[in-house]
Amino acid sequence: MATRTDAPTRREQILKEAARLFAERGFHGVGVDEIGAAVGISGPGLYRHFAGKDAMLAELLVGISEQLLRGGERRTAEAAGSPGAALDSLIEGHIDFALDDRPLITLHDRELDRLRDSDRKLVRSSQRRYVELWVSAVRGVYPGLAEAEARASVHAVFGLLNSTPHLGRPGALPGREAMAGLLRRLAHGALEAASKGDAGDSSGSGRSQ
Amino acid sequence: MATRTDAPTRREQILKEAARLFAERGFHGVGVDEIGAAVGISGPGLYRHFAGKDAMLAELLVGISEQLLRGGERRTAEAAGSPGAALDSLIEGHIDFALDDRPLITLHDRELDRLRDSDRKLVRSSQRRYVELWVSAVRGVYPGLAEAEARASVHAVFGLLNSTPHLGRPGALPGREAMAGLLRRLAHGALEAASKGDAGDSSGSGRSQ
DNA sequence: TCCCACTGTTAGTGAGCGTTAACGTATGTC
DNA sequence: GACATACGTTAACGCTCACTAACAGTGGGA
Repeated sequence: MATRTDAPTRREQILKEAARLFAERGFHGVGVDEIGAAVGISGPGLYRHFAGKDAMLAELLVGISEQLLRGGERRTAEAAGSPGAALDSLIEGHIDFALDDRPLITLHDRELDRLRDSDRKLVRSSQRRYVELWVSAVRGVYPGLAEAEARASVHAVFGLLNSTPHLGRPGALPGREAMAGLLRRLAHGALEAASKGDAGDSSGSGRSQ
Repeated sequence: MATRTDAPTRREQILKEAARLFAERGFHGVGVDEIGAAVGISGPGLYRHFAGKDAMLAELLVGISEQLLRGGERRTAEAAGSPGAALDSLIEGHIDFALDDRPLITLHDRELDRLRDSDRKLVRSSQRRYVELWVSAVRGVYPGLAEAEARASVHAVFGLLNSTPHLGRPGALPGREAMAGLLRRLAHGALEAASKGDAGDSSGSGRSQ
């Protein structure tokens, strides 16, 4: 992860602002003029850098999903042999992503179907492989968990970790480090609980009721 | 809960199909002609039943948020005096909602900003009160949890429970009752874990790392 | 100096789409 | 029978908006 010091190129500026705007008001809710205005040029000037509005979305979504997958692969490779460490690292990486790239998270599961078939297939493929990474890690730690339940649990934990964009003002919530710690506890607790009481007992899972 | 036996009115048919289409392709991604076709009439015939496309979305979102809030209020009232029972019942109700009304869930946090100011205020108000219901219940069961963390945890659990729409085909996942049980365990486990290790320890929360 | 690639501008075009207008028909009521 | 109401239809309007055309300034390399 080479930390870059050079100034962002125009393409990158555009992608960043487009991501923010798309996340705020949806793909169809944002006009090219607004995206242009956000980077100081106006409207059709964007077409010097991208083939069209669709191309920006495609590049964003493909980029996110591939980056997420590569990060996951790297982390599981580093933790090879220790399922616990792999799962911890996956959770850690996903928390970083959720806290640092809120707009991208939102886009990721909101505007996927706007893509051309080929791009959507690309994104879906990366997503699927990322999920499988998680499912393997989870089942490595909790071998008792059936595959379907592990997969559903992984999706649920994604929903849990990706919940930060829904917290309105970033004031009334814990600071970044506290938030990361809380999400870590929530995710571990959820998975731990999923692995218990797995024997078809679908009535009172917890305390009372 | 009066189970209705009479046929759904045309308005209700339209709302149901509109909800499904909006959830699938987004508010702007669906044309009025498609909505009309989905109920067997064509395009502008919808205007005999609704003032416009916006009005359909507004009625949907206001309806969902108010229904959710009323259900929560009823459940906490029924469980008055027992914080544990209240939280259990809230979780149960939200799971039912998530499993039975997937399209509405999706709409609920995706298309809110398309609404007129007055309607959006209505929805936001219901949402806020619903969250506060949960925060009170959570803090009743786990008094050690600070308010900001309880609120963040509640949002996270919403994300967890609302994750079912993201599961592609409804075939590769557990059946309805198994899924409900799994979500119950996940939610309880997450909140339980949030309440522990609350003393600013933001490093190793769980097992290894 | 000439050239050309790069990056931007404004004006215009064409398609999509929400909405309205004008009109037709069945049903129940006086 | 006359009439109002409810519920549809098709045709057309007008606005928004992505995209293109035509044009212009800037800067580096031969």
